[in-house]
Amino acid sequence: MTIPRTSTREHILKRATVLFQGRGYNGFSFKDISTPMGIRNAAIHYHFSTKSDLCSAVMQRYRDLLKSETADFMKHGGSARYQLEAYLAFIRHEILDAHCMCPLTNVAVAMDTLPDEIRAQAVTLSNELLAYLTRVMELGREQDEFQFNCAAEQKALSVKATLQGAGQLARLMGPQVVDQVIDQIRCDLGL
Amino acid sequence: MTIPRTSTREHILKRATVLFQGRGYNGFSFKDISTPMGIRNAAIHYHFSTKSDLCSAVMQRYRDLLKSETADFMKHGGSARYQLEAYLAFIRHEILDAHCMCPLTNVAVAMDTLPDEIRAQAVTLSNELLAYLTRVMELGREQDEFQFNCAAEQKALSVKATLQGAGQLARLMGPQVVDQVIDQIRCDLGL
DNA sequence: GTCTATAGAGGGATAGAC
DNA sequence: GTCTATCCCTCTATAGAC
Repeated sequence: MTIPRTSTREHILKRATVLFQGRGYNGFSFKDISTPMGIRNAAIHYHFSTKSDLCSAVMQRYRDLLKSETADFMKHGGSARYQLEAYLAFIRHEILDAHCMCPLTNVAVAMDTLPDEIRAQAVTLSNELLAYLTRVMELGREQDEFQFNCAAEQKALSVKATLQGAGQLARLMGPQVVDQVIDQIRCDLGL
Repeated sequence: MTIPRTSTREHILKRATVLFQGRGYNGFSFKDISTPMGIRNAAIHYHFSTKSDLCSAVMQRYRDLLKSETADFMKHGGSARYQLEAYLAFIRHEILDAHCMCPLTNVAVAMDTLPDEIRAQAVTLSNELLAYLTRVMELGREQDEFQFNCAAEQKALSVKATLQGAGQLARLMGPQVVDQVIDQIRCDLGL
């Protein structure tokens, strides 16, 4: 009946994820994690020595999640349309159900106030994200599923930027924003 | 030889604008304003009773700026293309020269941690911004300058979201992102 | 592995002198 | 209109008991 000792660590990480992606690095404190969990701040420091360490682990976790999700997407036949829709569904879920922003948003906003470690994670994540979307765009054009007349990198960048913005505007203008923006992305790809 | 007494207030407001739009509400303190100005925190409190008041004034200022800028844009002949380009140039300048985000980004990210006053200003600003862009899109379609087959509101929303995202990705991936994304916006309007 | 206790810094805000 | 001085709070982080 013993609870596995990774449980607390995982629980901390999950709450930190929601808080970091929901409010940004400077928008939450250890208390926001410890109090709801019924533990003390010192317990968090046992698992993660600093706030920077904790948030770095959150970023790493997001990168791992993205890696496994996109690998999953690619298993399903290789249709670019499928891979695009799967990614859009992932983002849509993050915004509407988890009320989370993409971590890139939170890092970019507070860039100048953050530890180097966090910034480095964000740069790596942005490269990984863009590399994935660029491949999807290339594939979509090769397969004549998507229509656009510019570099695939540029189209991928534009799609990612649009989704980042959707997460923000949804908080201010309401959840319907997300589906409208996603619909427009499809539209601009000739879908 | 007396310096007008609005000078300090204006100076505070200008620095607060850069800090708020550059780091977010939770990413700067009164010290970041007072120390470079060579004054004390108490002097700031004389002009703005709380941090919420100060940032609310920053939002109001941005709304006023936007109002006068867009009114200016409309004086120049009424071409939708001109009005779009003028707005894009304004945003481009904010991101690349002033290193500032649109205040909507900063509010959206820390939404749950902000005073009601700031949130209300952000909602109003988002409505004003979208109303302007929607008018430009409608005009552009009427004049056969822009091509898109969805509601003008949706296209405006998508353009705004894309620009919000561009500001973030530029910080992580470099300034060239802004021009690539802006180019893609034109492209997706058939320009 | 979690606790209590506390250090030590920094935050916003106020009172009262000048 | 700006200052000094101070209050009170919150924050991250550490030491040492259990």
